[in-house]
Amino acid sequence: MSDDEPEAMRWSTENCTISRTMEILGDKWTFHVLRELFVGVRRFEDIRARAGIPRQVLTERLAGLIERGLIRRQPYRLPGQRERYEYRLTQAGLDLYPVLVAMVQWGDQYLPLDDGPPLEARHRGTCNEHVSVVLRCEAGHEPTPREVAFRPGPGAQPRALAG
Amino acid sequence: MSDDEPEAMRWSTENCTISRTMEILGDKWTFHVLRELFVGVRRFEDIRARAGIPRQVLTERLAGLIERGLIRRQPYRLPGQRERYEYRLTQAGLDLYPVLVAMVQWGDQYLPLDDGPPLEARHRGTCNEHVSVVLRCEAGHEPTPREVAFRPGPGAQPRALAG
DNA sequence: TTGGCTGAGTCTGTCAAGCGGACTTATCCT
DNA sequence: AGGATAAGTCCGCTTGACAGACTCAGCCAA
Repeated sequence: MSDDEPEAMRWSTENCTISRTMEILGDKWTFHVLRELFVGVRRFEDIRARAGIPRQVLTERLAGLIERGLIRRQPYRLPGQRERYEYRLTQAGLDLYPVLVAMVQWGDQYLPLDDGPPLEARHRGTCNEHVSVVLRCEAGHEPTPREVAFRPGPGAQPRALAG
Repeated sequence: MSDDEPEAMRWSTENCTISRTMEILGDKWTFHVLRELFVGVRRFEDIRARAGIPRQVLTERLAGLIERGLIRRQPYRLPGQRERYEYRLTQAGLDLYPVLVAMVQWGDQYLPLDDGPPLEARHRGTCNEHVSVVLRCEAGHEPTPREVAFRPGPGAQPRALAG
């Protein structure tokens, strides 16, 4: 192989963080479920109806998210009704906020609607300003996407098969 | 319906930015492809081999990403070989950096490996420091996930069906 | 000039997953 | 007792993923 092949070709994708994260997040229904939880919709029927998920798929996705620790199942009881369950984000789930905000930010830029964004992230409480994500390096710079590069880290494994 | 139902239930998900973004990004293979492009792997065979994607699926995903404007197909020619094509991120694709960085950041925190992260985002050039994403509001605060809320924006549509 | 190599696909059959719609269960209210 | 409702389970059809074989185009070596 010639020398101009990208450095990344020498590293395994086996343990890649993006892959492992996608094992959890990696399908559209999971993201739909997370969106509902992030906007405060927590009950099975409400999630199903709003997101348009087949019930069976919703059941399966909720179970997966619980198993991975992103959400928990919690009993609730409306006055005069029997106990039921709702789903809530754990800290691990909440910490996906930057991912969701980054996606909304990208979508608002590249798939804009005439009427403006249908969903906005805001700083709760008195501030109430619009929240976005920014890239920042440890030296305090805020690089543009072109100034950022993914590199193999300490946990990178060489690839088994020759390139 | 009782009054404690979340505000979000009154709004449609039809035009939701997350949904529309997930129409493009929303499956694991698409993310695998993007990862390869972000780390600099650009050729069909290289992407296929590293990401372990079935060829047909790769063909289909690349076509989709081109159609959506996230990548472009560009000819290249190695010395003594015929012209072939490689795939490169457009500006729209590059602007997904915050999404990918946010995912890596989450994965490194919640799915850590013994040896440390296999992939790191760094500020290119002389700086070379580690890059992360932060949430920031327009007043300059950097809220924690719990201090952020998604709210209906100007483009929010009321829901067609009653609650 | 023929034959082989390689990158970038296409084709084919199998099998798992998604899907809509009907059905179930448990508890509350009237 | 009868009806309502949230949260599922069950069923059959269809779509998509998948592995593996095949194709095609241009370059190289003999």
